[in-house]
Amino acid sequence: MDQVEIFKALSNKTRLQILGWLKEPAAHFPEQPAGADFETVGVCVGQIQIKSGLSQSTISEYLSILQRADLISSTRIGQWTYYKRNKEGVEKLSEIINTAL
Amino acid sequence: MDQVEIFKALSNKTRLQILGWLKEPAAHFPEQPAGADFETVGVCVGQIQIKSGLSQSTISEYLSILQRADLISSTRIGQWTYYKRNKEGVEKLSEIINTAL
DNA sequence: TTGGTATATCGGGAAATTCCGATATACCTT
DNA sequence: AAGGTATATCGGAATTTCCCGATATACCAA
Repeated sequence: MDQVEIFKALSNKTRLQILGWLKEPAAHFPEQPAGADFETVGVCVGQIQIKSGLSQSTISEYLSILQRADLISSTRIGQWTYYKRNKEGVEKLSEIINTAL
Repeated sequence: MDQVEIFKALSNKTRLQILGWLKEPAAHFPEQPAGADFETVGVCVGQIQIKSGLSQSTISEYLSILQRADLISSTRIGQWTYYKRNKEGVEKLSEIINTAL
């Protein structure tokens, strides 16, 4: 993953917020459908979209940008796609800052 | 300083490289004019411009973007402006990653 | 199979970014 | 004062990003 792409992914207010929300899902989202829980699968697209106030298509795209940057990961359960923070990806970013910058 | 602006500043290959170069100036640049040394004032615009391969105006603008994001600081000595890494700003970014994301 | 819900993808207008050359400003030297 | 060097600012063409509505796809339920 190109370092620049990681920073690009975070150079947008909404995408930065989403990653923040996904750090503490229970504090930012109601219960998830399909009995899914935050720890295992994360938060479904619809809840993130509602909270963001932007359109469904925009949020779907933003989530895939964050995923391409390895900052979040996704799981499909039935008709829902759940996204959650990717600990390893965020830690890798932290390392970049601490070693390269 | 807005968090998004910090990430925007780093969401460009050249600007990311510049900050990397300024972390270890002695490894990336020749001696500076006016007897200035890296530790105290940093590297002058011209040297950064040459190394980047981009135009003078572009690099001048990029440096001011990095400075607005508090990632570097500048000192004017005679006809030269020297830029250097701003430790505090980079540390603040590291904290943002570790606490908010 | 038909209809409903959740998400992804497509096409595009508006705004922002990239990067340039030209020009302005600041300072230094003679 | 005049000319030279270093940097900043301006104006703009090309590209990218932002964000939307429309549509496609996937799955589920009756």
